[in-house]
Amino acid sequence: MAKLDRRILKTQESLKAAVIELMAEKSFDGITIQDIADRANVNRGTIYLHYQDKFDLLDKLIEAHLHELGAMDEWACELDWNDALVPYFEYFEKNYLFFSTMLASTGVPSSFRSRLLASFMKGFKGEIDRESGKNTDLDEDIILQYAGTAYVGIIEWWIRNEMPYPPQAMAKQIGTLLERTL
Amino acid sequence: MAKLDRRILKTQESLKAAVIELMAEKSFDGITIQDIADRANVNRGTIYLHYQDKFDLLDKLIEAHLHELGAMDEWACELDWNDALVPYFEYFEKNYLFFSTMLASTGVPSSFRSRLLASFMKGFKGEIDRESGKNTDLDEDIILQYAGTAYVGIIEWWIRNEMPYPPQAMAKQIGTLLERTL
DNA sequence: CGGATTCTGTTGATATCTCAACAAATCAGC
DNA sequence: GCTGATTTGTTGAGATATCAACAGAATCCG
Repeated sequence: MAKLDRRILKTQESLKAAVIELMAEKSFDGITIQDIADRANVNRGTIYLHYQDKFDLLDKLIEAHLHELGAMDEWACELDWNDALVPYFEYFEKNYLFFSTMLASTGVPSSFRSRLLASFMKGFKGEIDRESGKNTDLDEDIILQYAGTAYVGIIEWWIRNEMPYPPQAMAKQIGTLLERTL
Repeated sequence: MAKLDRRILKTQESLKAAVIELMAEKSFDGITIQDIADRANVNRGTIYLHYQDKFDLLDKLIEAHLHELGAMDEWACELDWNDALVPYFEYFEKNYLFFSTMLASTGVPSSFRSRLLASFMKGFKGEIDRESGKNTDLDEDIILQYAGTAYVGIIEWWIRNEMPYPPQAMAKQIGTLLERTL
């Protein structure tokens, strides 16, 4: 990671936060570059120093979160199933507004849901039980699709219902269920 | 007011917020320039583009609040006593952390309390009743000191006790009491 | 006390951001 | 369709912030 100038990080952070906030308020179509600049307290021209347009900004925002989740995969795959998911649910909780917006908002181009699903399935790939023999009759495709949609679905439910259980409780139970599945 | 560059405003805002936060955590003596820079997410050198040192920063911070309160004086003195104080208590509430820190923190140079008192007394000066005759036997010094310390005292109490009444309720009651006094 | 460490204030070169202005593109209503 | 208004993307000059480095104070600790 090339160390980035502090100003770059700050502007990009403000811009990303601004987009999320605005998307929670109105449709993505209705959001103008000037809106984003105002909310982020940044000159309109500055946006073009970092992004092509608002679609690029949204795309990079999503990409960053998926990348972050991907990084957690490598770090967490060594843990027990009981603890492995805790950081994920904490991450979802911390970025509540982002996930709730992306999973709910209208006018979001490039379905976030499917990208999230693909990311999870990729992460599960290395976790399928090959030793006990319980999966000998099952195709990898099917297991991954099953677990992936279940995981995305449960996250969607958790976020939409305003996180009725704490991250730890979710992590533990989903950990149990995923372990059975994979 | 010369229109200031957006970057200046942002930097100064971060720095002021950083100082307040840090003072809520430890003594002013123990706070280093680097601490402030880190908390504000600003390069250490940048601080010196705006302030002499941390004392200057604290001083300007206090000055800005007193100036803001002073500006409200002129704007509010035309209102009825019932409504006149509402903006003040809303301001105290909004800047809760600042006032609570300044009134409580140790190691604060240049007593904030006395500057606040002086500011209030100045504001009361034009509000003393000269017509009804109820104050003919009273010296101005005494009235101002009495009302000023009462006002500062009640604010201190309100802030220290985590604002047990809403700003409107405070404004109304203190308005009544001040009107009797002045 | 003396050495080591941290903190301070300043510098110069550079990167980034701001601002105002512009023309082209898009949109809204008639 | 046309007209006016808004939005977009770009430009250039200037302002501000960054970063790394420095030397001198202040502070800590054995």
